[in-house]
Amino acid sequence: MIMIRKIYDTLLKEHAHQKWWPISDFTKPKEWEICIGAILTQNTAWKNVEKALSNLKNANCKTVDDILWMDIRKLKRLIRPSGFFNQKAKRLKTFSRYVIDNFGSVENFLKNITREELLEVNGIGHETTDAILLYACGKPYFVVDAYTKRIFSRLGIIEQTWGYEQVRELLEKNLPEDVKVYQEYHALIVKHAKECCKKTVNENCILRSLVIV
DNA sequence: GCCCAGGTGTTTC
DNA sequence: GAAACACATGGG
Repeated sequence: MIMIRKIYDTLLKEHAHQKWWPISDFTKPKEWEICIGAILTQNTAWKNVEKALSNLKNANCKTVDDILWMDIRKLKRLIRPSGFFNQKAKRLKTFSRYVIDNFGSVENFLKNITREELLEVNGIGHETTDAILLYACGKPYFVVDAYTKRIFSRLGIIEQTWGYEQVRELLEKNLPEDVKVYQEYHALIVKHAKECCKKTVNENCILRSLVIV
C-alpha cells in the first residue's frame, strides 16, 4: 500500500524530523530513561512525564538499581505528576526487578530482550513494549498508539475494530524495515495528532488531500 | 466543571 | 472475547 509511504512523506514535509525519543540524558545508561518514560507516559500527557522525570533526576535516581532500592512511597511521591502513580511506581519496580533478575544489567537487557518476553511483564503492554524495543533497543517494531489508529482509520486505511497486532503488521509490511523510519513515523504521527488531528475532525488537516484521490 | 492525554490489567457480561 | 471500569495528575 503506497499510501502508507505517502502519508509518511507528507508528514515529514509538513513537520520536519522530530528526532525521537526525547531525553534529558540523566540516566545510566541513557536508554534507561526511555524505558522509564515509556512506562510513565501510559495514557498521560508528556508534559506531566517531564515533571516526573525531572523529580527523579533531582532525587539522583538514575539507574535501575536506584529504582529497586528506593522506598516505594518516595518513588510514588517523585512520579506523582505523571498520574496513576500508585500503579506506575509498582510497574517501575516490577520492570526493574525483571531486568536485573533476568539480564543482570540494563545493557544486557537491551541487547537480548525479545518482544515475546517483554509482553509477559506485568504493566508492560503492546505499545510500551514496542516503544522500548524501537527507541531503547533500536529494533524494528512499529509503535501503534491511539493516534495511529485514529489517523489511519479516518483515512479509511484500517477499521476502528482492528487490534494492535493487526495495525502494526500492516504498517511494518508496507514500510522498509528501517528503524530510523519507524522511529520518525511514530514521532510524526504524535506531532501531527497534537496539532491537527484531535478527536474532533479538523477540516484543514493536510492529510485530507491524500484521501480524495 | 468537563474533556483529554504518546495504556494496561481486571472484572463482567 | 469484547465491553466496561479503575487508575490520577495537569493543561486547555
